[in-house]
Amino acid sequence: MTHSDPAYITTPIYYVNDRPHIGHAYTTTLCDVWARAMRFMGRDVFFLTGTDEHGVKVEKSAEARGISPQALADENAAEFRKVMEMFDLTNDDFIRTTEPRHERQVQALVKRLLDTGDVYLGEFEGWYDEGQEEYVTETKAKESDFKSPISGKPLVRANERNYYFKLSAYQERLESLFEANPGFVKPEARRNEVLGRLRGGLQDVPITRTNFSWGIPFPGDEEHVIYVWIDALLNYATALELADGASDRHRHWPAAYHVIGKEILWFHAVIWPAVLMALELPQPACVYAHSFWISEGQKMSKSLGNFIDLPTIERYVDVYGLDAWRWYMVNNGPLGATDADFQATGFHETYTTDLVNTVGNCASRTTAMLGKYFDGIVPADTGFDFPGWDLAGDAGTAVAKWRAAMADFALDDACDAGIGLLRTVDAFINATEPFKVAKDEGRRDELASILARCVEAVRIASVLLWPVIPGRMETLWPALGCDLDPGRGDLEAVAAWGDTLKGATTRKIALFPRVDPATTPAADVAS
RNA sequence: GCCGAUGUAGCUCAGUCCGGUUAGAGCGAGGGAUUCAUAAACCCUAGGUCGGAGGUUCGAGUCCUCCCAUCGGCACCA
Repeated sequence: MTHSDPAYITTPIYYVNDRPHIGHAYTTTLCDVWARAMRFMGRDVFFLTGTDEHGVKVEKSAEARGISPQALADENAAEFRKVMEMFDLTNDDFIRTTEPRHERQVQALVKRLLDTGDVYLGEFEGWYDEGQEEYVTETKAKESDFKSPISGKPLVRANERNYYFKLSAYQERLESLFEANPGFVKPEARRNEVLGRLRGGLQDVPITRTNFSWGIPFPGDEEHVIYVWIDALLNYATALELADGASDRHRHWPAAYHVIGKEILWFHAVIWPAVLMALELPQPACVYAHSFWISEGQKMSKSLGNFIDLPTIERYVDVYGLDAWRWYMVNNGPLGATDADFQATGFHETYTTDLVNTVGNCASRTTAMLGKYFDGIVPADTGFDFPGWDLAGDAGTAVAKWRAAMADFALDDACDAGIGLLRTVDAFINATEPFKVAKDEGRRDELASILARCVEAVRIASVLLWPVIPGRMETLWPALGCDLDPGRGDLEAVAAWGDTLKGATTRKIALFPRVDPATTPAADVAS
């Protein structure tokens, strides 16, 4: 409707050599929640995700399987696309680094860096593991006593000519950037980490390799391929066709949020801004680095077999529903600076406490009473006064809190705002006891006021909860007798308190079925 | 090794910056009362060496020192 204020949000592009797992689903889900919220608020959202498909690992994996790297990439990129469908993610584009649109622009942008002198040909020297065909860092070389950790053979001193990015030239400008924008890296603990390392000084970084060929050729020197990280980072720009002349997509630049996992913070918080400075492009507003999921108290690893992979996730979705999965991701996930533990029992508890006992129950008792006492027709609010209670004010406060939380990417706080309003409704019902008031024909005005306000508060809460649990909220709306469409981008108006539902026909609804613990993935874990 | 965090009730955490009556919340668990609701919401119940030791102070989860444990970062790693 008011589509004006652009909002660009990105996930990292996922490396196709990995299998999709909870980490990928998590990052993408966070972005989806935010994207939905912003669209509902009328912002002009562009939500990007995709796959990173180059690099020596992909080349080797493909070789091992006797297929081409592109075939391997195609196969695994399809797996990642499946994630998008499974979770009903609303990304506006899915970029792959092997697509011509990306390769063409990366070459153009790298050429630009070469022209400005930010990229130069230099010599790299370091410890080389001949068996593994890769360089190891000075630190790692020392750790392994200058021997290959695989073969045990001594590492050799080797060098190769590479193109370097002049990162060292951007030290001061990066420091200024961080100073001028305290929210550039979130959460704050991550920002401090980056600042600490930044103080240690910056060295130029190689951006090409010659020891493998599965990558984008360096413009004008095709023996070199562009190393994966710069290839990958530039996806944020190439998806918006920034190096491709005029395009409608340019309006979305720069990103409001680059949402990433903490392992790739350095690239996004330091190298990426420096590259953008070199390209004279505006900086993103925020790099948000979340932490990791661990599983039942243990780090996820292949040897433990505790990876929460797609089949595992599918079992949760089958039992609890997609909205429950999203709710758990957002509310119990590692949004902050510490890792979060995925626990089957915790999942069940969160589902029962928040969704069944609060969201579901509040909607249920409200619609049930409307059905029983008003034949399902929402009465007019007669303006009865309940000292100490102000649901309209509470709703306004909840909406304000929600907006602030969303702006801050505090998605869990946004959920709190929504569910908190429902808790207030519950408390209001307990205090005013409409089920007792209903027994007295002389108190119809009071009863009408209570229920009219309850259902209005439920409606507003449902709007706030929609980005996280869209499926169930879209089921609730018809039961409240309203027809909301987040696509209209008019959250402001929709979330305003009023007599919107007066005269609407409601019906009793049970949103989240109680789940028998014996039939859940938790039961499997216990056995 | 270096830098930085964290360690409080069964679980997840708040409180520690600006030290002061009987250390808090949510969830779980136990009990009670009730029925509008999906045996839901509501009320009561947790007596936990606030990681350990020492110190400063009239008084310390709250400040200082040391120790222990766990975790994160340490640049080419997606």
